[in-house]
Amino acid sequence: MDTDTILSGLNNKQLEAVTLPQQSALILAGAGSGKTRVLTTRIAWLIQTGQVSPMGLMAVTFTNKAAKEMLTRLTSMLPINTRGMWAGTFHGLCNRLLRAHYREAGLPSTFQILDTPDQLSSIKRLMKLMNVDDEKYPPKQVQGYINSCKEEGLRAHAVDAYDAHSQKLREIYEEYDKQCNREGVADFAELLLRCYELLERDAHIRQHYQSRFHYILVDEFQDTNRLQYLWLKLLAGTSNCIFAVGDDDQSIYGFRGARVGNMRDFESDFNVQNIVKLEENYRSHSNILDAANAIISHNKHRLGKNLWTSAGKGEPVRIYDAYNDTDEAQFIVDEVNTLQSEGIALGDMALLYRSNAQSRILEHTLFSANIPYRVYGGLRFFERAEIKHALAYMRLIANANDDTALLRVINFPARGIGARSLEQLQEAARQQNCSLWQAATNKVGNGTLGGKGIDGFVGLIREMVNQAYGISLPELAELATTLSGLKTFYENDKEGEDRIANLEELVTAAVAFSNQDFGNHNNVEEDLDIVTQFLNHASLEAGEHQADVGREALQLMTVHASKGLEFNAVFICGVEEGLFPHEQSTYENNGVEEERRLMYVAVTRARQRLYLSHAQSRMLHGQVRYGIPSRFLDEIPDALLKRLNSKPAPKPYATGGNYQATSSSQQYPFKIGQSVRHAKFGEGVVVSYEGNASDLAIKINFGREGLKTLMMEYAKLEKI
DNA sequence: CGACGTCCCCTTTTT
DNA sequence: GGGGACGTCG
Repeated sequence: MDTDTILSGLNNKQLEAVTLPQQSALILAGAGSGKTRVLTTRIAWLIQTGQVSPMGLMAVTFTNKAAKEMLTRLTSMLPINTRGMWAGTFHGLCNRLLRAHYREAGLPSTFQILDTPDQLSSIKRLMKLMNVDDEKYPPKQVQGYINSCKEEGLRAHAVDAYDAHSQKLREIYEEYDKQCNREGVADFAELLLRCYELLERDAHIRQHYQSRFHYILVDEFQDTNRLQYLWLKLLAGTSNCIFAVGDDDQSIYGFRGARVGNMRDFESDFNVQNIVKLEENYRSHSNILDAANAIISHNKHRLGKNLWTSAGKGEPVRIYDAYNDTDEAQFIVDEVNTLQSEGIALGDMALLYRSNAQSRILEHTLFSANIPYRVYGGLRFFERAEIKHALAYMRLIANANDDTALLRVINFPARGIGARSLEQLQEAARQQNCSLWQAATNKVGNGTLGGKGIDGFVGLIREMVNQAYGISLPELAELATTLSGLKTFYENDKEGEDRIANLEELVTAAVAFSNQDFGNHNNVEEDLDIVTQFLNHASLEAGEHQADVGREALQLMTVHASKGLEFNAVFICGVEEGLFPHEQSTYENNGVEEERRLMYVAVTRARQRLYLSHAQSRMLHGQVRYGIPSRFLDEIPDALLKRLNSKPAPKPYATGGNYQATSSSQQYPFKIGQSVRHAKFGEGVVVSYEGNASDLAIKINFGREGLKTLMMEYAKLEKI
């Protein structure tokens, strides 16, 4: 394509962004405003006009999917080979850089990547070794602590710790890093931090990359954390420019360290002259867009932006007030059927929810109604237990000192190595300050301690290493699944059919991986064996969420998972106080603002039809909970709405469940679940009673006012 | 040593 | 309601 063709069809703002001069810029790109298009066209334009070569720029995204999408679009515009280009995720690029300079980074050439569950088990193992009370220090929290420290760019020695508790945490962090180094593994955050430290420490390497990447383009900038920002800043140096695309209103990852504040910092740190706002939306009808704008306008901390569209008003936003969660699900089923008969494809409809726990009842109802659906966000291919087992064998063949891998499979399939033998092994390793594998092999030599099973395991791994010599990657995968006994184990398991199929799929994946022209992961600087590459690929790119793609099916996912997608019709369910906004969020700083952005993301997924539903009661954690409609619903102007059941027929509160059946509700003034009004707290729902008749207290969920316990005598409640 | 039962806790998620 | 962790029994 020539330059004109590349730029054709862009609106003025998009064009302005794409053709900005060589200086750092911030593009505020609203939902559906053509963000990805601008980013890719910018790259194409820079290359086409000869301002930069494909090798002289770096493009960073958060997900592999986004990276792939970008490259696909790029190749459709320019006849260039994208292989070898530095385009990928933060983690992928850091990994690549670390592989190229593993010595300078202080890593073994075959270093493995620890994924989240692996990291957790590594931490648990360490804490046991250190004799840390896991009641006082829940491993999950320790993991969170370590990761957030790393994401702030802080090593253990640099972390503040004032009291005994935080000092202990810091100590665990320090020991954990030592353990990782000993085992030659790096967790996700470590890839970034290690890379950052390398660039900071080694002027030679830093200058090499600084003089190479004159243009750095960053997608979803609002999701960057502190460390990622520092990393970008380091690479940019004093003369390179960063083209940052993002939307502060769609920042929904604060809980994992994303700092929207990076956008403001970027503005001043990089002396940004141009903030281009892309506000024309090409996705939704205006009723939907106006609803989204109205909601988000309630947030205080915004850079400011208002989406508009030249599409018509379209349908009103529909609100359904369900009696309970089953009713809500049934309503959706009915509506989906109607929409389908009106010609909307099932695959073009999405069912969004705030938390995964909500999906069960929806799935159940859809299943009963024979509506095909697909749930996103379950276990992914490389995260499945059987696959991780097989990979662990492969990892051991590559590097037997990988304790995490060893522990995963030393007794799986069971070979008679119990807790006692394991304890002895770990003790031996601790004493000799060596890996478990080394301890195990030493033990085989001197015949100490009852290690019959361990001997067998050592023999097995050695045999595998023997047979692995000189074979191809698929053959190695095959070896890891058969010789290990995994396949036999699952063959004898009555529910092992799927697992066997997955193991076979792993071999297929290995074939596909070795056939690809290994471009994506390597370049001249790297000379990695394909096994390491494959294992990397498995950790960094865990694979598609679900297998049966292509089948026409209703799309189910959390609101988080829906970011970046769009559908003709969208159902957002569970729009209740406590659920959306989530209860937990109201305790956090600016938590509700993030929830509101989440709602904004959800609403802007819809092109033509939008449904918001809430239920008066639902099962949550095995208990019936009562909720009132979300405050976000009140934030949408009535003119945009159509209430499908303006006053829901008050159904008998005892149907379906047996709750309250035993308590003598007779003596209570209001039924559980009754909506009431209080002079000060406003509208609420009766949750329960406490105390006895003479001294009765009533517990009411007032939504945004929270849960209140009031003395019946003084409460002055009014039925609604 | 391993299978089975019981208790506890519970957002959101990518790499 | 359901998964993970732990404890007991065979």
